[in-house]
Amino acid sequence: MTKAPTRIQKRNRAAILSAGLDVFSQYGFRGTTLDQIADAAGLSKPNLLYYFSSKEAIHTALLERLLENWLDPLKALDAAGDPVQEIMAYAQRKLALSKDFPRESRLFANEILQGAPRIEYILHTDLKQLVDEKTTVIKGWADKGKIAPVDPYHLIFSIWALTQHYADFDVQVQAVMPGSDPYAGAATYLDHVISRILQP
Amino acid sequence: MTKAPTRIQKRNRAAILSAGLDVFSQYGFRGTTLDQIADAAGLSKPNLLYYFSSKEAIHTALLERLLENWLDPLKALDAAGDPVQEIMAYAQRKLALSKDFPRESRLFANEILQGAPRIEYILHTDLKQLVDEKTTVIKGWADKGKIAPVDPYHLIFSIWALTQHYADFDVQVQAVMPGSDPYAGAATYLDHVISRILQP
DNA sequence: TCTTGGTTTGACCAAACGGTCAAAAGAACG
DNA sequence: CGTTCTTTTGACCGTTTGGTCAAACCAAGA
Repeated sequence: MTKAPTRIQKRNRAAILSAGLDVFSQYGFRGTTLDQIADAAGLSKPNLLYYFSSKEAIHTALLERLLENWLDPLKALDAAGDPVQEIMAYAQRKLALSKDFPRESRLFANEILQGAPRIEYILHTDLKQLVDEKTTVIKGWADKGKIAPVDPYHLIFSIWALTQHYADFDVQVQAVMPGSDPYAGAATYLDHVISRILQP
Repeated sequence: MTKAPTRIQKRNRAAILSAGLDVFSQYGFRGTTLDQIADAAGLSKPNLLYYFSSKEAIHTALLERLLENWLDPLKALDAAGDPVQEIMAYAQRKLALSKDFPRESRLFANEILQGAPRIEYILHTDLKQLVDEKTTVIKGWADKGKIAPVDPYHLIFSIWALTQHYADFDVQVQAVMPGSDPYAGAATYLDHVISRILQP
């Protein structure tokens, strides 16, 4: 049985995870140093290693925390709901995730770019199973003529791409549309795109 | 005046750039080591540094080579052409770039993810200018009623996102659709999406 | 207050890092 | 062949890296 964490443990663990998220999401696992994380967290390196046994442990903790909620928007897609509204709502949930958790999105993007060495098995199990289930639902809608006959896999890919782009490629978006908050326009555009794609 | 490179110089420079592209596109600049590149190129580390003066020099050479062609598909968008066909053709050119040069796409993605420290000025000058020019063209088409009244910036973002996704998130795509070539389906789906988005 | 257990740190280590250099080896050509 | 220029390499250097450890420090309850 594990003891309850002290208030100092709570504070420092949270600080380390936040600092680690900052650095890992920008430089990837190999490009990140413990000194960077320690600096960002306001701790010394040995102090940091008092709370997490290794660099790997911090990274793993972050990925696990991320994956807890990463698939939720798709899980909530309801086969019993209205097809177009369900898919549009899913896309909006995913966009909100990009807006509210851009660092997490970039951490995930970095992991995938590097070949997903630490989460590949999840892609092949949990993710694949979930996507297969929901594509079946979407294909059912298409077969019944409730939405246009689109490839459901590419439909899901396109929602991922469209939404994550605003978090992962933020620097580029900001360079092209300086000073504006792109998420408002993105939400409107996303609604337009999805409804156009799906109308039978 | 610079001398013409020998055949050995040509071979080894090409091998180094290809090896560097492999490694940089996967691990990013800071996550890449000279030993990794040297191994992948089949050269010793000092030998590698005989051809490029530093790690930075290899990375810069790769980025410069990439940027030479990266904006070409958008540049070719013709204001005098048929609106829908022009935009669809642009998207297909961009998709072909992802298919034929996935490593370059990931190198670019890595650079953007890391905050684009080496190419940010290009994003703010060349890229922004080009996008502003083409969004004006697209807005003109929309105002004349030749295409649906969509936000031209988000339209371009969506084309970038949709096409680059297949190269940058290849591991995830392969996990969800194992064994298949996603680009055939992607091309069809992309045509469907763009035509639906744009029809007035 | 004193004691106990949690917390922090400076000094340190071996390995990996980017990079240098002189010397050896090889190619090219008359 | 011999000469000249290019190419390759082993040994090396200073710095950075992930990680260790004993000792010092500090918070909190009895």
